Amino acid sequence: MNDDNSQLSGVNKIFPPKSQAELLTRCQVLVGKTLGQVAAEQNIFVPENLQRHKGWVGNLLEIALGANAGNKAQPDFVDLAIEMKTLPLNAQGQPKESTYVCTVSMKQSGELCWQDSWVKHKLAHVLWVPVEADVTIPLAERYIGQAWLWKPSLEQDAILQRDWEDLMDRIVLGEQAEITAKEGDYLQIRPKAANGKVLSTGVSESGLHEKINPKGFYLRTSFTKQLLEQG
DNA sequence: CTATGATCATGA
DNA sequence: TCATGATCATAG
Repeated sequence: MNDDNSQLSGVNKIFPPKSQAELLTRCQVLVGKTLGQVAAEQNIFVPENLQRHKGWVGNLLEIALGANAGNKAQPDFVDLAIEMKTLPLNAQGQPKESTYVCTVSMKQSGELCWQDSWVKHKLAHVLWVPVEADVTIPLAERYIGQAWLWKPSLEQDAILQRDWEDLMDRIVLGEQAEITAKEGDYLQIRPKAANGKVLSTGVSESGLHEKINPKGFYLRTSFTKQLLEQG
């Protein structure tokens, strides 16, 4: 997505994995490699830093693993119904940032329920790929860790559902503009836009449309830290 | 603008 | 110090 990588690589990768096992095998090959090595294999240019290339790592790994994604509103591995997410690690080997899940629905939510929600579907089956993200390590020298597949446990799903329902209730009440990132145990809602001037259509309590800053669902780092310890 | 991929940067 | 709020790039 970022950068002008006009060349496609020769190695494997353009092909999506045919099975879960094949996907994990590809992940295994990446373990212990640096981003620079993988980028070289794909003939992808490594930027100096991520300041203006925030999605670079995720994009690189999608290519390396053969995600048949593009920019579709689909799981990264469509046939396997698996979503890939990188997990940036700090110098202590713990998650450094929260994880973006999806945009908060800007529609009159009506009777949308958890089982049918975007968040539920996105998190149904996730391939987490830990990657060093300490800013003192040059981007090309950061190592890729052991990826693992995750499905929410009953307990995790219950808490995610509760968070989601609490937040959605407020959105239905027309309070989306008032929601802050402090709410939610596992899920939180934060701004998600190119900048603060971007506005989208929200709905107020009376059903009136109003322009608000777009927001998105994120998984707190405290939650992904648990996943890392369990995975 | 909304979707994809996230990290940056500042206030508390 | 670190979470919240803000921001960056690209495709359709």
